[in-house]
Amino acid sequence: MQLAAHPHQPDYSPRQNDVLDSALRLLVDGGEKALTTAGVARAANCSKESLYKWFGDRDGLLSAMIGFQASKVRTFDDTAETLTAETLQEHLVLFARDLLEVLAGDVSLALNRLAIGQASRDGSKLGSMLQERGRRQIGKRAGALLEAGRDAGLLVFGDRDDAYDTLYGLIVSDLHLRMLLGEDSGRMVKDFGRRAEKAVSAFLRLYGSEKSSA
Amino acid sequence: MQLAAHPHQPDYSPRQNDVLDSALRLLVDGGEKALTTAGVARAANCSKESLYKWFGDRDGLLSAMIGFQASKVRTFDDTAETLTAETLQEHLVLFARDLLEVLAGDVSLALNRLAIGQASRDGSKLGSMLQERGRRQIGKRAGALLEAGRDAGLLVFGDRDDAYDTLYGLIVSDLHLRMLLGEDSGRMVKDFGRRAEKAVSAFLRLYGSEKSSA
DNA sequence: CATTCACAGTACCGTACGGTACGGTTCGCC
DNA sequence: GGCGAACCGTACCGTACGGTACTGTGAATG
Repeated sequence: MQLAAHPHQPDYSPRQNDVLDSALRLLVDGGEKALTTAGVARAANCSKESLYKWFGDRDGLLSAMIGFQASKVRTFDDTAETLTAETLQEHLVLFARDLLEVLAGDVSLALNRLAIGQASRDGSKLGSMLQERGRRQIGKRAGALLEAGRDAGLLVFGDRDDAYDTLYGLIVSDLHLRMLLGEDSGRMVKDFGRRAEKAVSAFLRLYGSEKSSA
Repeated sequence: MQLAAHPHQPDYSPRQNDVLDSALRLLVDGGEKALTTAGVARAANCSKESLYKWFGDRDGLLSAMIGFQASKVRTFDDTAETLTAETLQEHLVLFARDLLEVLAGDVSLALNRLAIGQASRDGSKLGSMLQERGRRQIGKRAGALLEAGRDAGLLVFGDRDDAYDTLYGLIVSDLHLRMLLGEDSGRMVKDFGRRAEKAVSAFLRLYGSEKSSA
């Protein structure tokens, strides 16, 4: 696959990927406080010296973790299918559910917490990295879907980004933040389906053409 | 005013409030990392021993900071005015702008980052505190406004919380999270007005009665 | 077999932080 | 004036962490 990976994202050896995996697991069930260099080394059965050789310093390790995770989530599906009102709605609901499930994922929550914790420090770059590789990526899928809907005469909007912003807000609202703040996410996962349907329904009422409601 | 403060929120002496103020300022422009007990003591011209006597331990200090800040933002305006389509829209836009400006505030961002950073640890309570005193409080204002709109026949909705959730999502979308991740908030403050208007416009299209669009 | 390389394991160092203890000072009160 | 409470400033302690250096080991290479 490979597809000319982003130049700023160096690829790591399998061994190093294993280490990053261990570090992510450690972060997920221990929080940022548990993510010490010694802890990562112990969990991954490697030496601290190797960590520093491979990733430079702690921040380099964190960046590598984010890049690694993003590379695993790299989601794209080219739905070259011709859209009808029903299939558009189905695809939107599917997108909404996927989005909610990604946001509610253990690793996603842990990484977002990590990046937010580092956001106050200068530089840090972690926030923009998450932003770039996370939302931008999934936003492209939504953007393509929206434009396909417009091309099929099912959606009416001027600015694609505005429409996506609205869709995102209808789907997520402050759910993401509540989960980041520690609200039990397991309890609300069961409602994702209904939530996705309601959000898409509202979105279609706002941006659907009369043709789509026929 | 006083109005029987929450029993779990002890009131502090003026001196202690000053200390909390200094601590908040320190947190705002230094991030969580800068919020050390020694730093707070130095910034507030008090001794560490006093900090521990007053607030128990570091977590107690953090809780006190959140409670203190929430007590300052206690916003409620009883608009006992009779609503028309225009005044409802004005009030909603005003609410939206206020909400955006609160969320974009230095202190709000810093406290949310702090609570999110502590969310992975057990207990912690900071997240629920922020949630309770932050969103719940401002949500009551919105809820009252929505119900007043419904009573006036201008809004149509079944569940008030659902409607508020939609309104919140339309206003905020992922803006809050982006700011928490470090995206420059100053650049987008200027758009709050337009954003508020667009969100309220969409909300009224979804939940407004035909009477309100007349 | 000798050499080299990559790495684990561990000991170590400097520092920073949470929390405690203590001397000195101010202020109210009898 | 004498006394005690509150409190500041600072020194101190234990610990934990980021980062470095050193030793041992196994596997590849010649």
